[in-house]
Amino acid sequence: MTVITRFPPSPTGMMHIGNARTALFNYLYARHNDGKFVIRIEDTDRARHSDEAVDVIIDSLNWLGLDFDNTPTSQYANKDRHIEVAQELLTEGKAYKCYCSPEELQEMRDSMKSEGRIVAYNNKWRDKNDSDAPADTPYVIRIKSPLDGHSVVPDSVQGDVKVENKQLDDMIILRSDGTPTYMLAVVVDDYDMGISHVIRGDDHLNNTFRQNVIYDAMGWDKPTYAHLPMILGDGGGKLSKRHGAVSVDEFKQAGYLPEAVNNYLLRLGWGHGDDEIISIEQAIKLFDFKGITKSAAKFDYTKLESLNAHYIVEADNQRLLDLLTPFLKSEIDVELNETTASRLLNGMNGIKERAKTLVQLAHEARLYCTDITEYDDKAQKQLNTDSAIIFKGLLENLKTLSDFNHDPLEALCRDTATALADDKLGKVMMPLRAALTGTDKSPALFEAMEVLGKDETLIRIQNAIDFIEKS
RNA sequence: GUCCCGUUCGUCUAGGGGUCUAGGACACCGCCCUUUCACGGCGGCAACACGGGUUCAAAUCCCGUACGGGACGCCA
Repeated sequence: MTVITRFPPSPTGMMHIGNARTALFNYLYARHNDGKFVIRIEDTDRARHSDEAVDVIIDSLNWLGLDFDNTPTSQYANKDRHIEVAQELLTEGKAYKCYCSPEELQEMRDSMKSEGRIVAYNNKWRDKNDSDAPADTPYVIRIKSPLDGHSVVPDSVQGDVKVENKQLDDMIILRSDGTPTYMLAVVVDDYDMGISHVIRGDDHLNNTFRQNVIYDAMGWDKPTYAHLPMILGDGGGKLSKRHGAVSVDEFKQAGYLPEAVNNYLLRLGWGHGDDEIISIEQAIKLFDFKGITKSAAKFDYTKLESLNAHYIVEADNQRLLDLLTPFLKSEIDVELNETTASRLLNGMNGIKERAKTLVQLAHEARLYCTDITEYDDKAQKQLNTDSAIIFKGLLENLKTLSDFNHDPLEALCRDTATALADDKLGKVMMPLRAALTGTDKSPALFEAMEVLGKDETLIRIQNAIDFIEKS
């Protein structure tokens, strides 16, 4: 049997990170088994549908690198097929017309709730004849659920889950306007598309029993189910904007790499021994239902960050440069030219291990792509008459240095320290850091000078001297 | 209210009766490295929700309690 998994997002205008994990797991399971991974847009609710909302989801999947094997289908487009199934069930007496109004149903639920009974439809129209039907009254079609006994859903994550059938009421499969409900549509589409494994959030676990009623009524084989535990916010409630990014696009905007997001999401609810750093390729090899955790997990942004830091260091420098471009614009208002781009590329190794996100990396990149003409408070403290003397000595020595590379630069700075700063290297380097970067924290300076080059280094030192003498 | 699911360090998790004085990762603390901040290295803190069973033996199996999450729509 070929494995076919699916990701069925409803077009809400964003891709929630929890849905991203569901998509990931479906993707991994399909790839692990040489199967197919398909996308189906759950747009039976027309009010919510929009093409832009669909694009957002596709963009997110693309960004994550979760490639799918079909042209995303619209559930709405299969409407006629869903209706056909509902009609078939009706003809066979497995479904029936219910003339209750929404108001009547609401009252029914309210009273049942206040009496502490099971909140369910009371089967009022289940056994009525057509002759009892009121004229000109809209009706819905409900499917007949078993009245007694119990049902079991064998779940690959949760194990066998059992429920008494009296908990299941006769759900609506066709609305009074003749359109199919989600419950009907998923089942029919999953069946028609040959979905072998339904992997979804465990908020759907209860729905599974109801959906199985349709499978049974149609005599269809059921898919294998795997219900994933939820992802929660740090308070234990729903993960919300209050905690930080929640949509895939927001994580992208916040400067996370897709491989970090995938790795984090994978480990959130799935484990393989002590493995922590797992590439998507390895994940495809390793992924199984056995490793899925049963309990809900709280989202930890700090751990994601640390993973992101790891993947930034691993990332190819040219790719980082490309990814960084929009962040340079938005964070420090810089557009690279040939000189600064090449400098940044050369300096990338030195700065990338200092950043946890692309946002931070943009700030780290600053010293390589802007002129340094302003100094922050910490830097200004380093720029005084004492350091001016050191700068002048440094300048003289640097001018004559022909081999402007790490080791000679270090030797030169150490000599300068011996001569002018009581052999304290820090007394040379801290002011130099202020001059070269405009602040008091930076990557290692010998490398930075090498990357900046002789001309730029000398200019920055001279600028610092000018600054001191002006003030 | 009814039903379903869950509960190991702060967080993510390893663990599927003895190898657990419970392992790893992130976070945190300390030390080292060091021109700053990071990185890195080393070390430390820190958990089996509770109560009953079953068993020679339970984090692991069973039951109950508590707590948390989820579902009870002509939403998906």
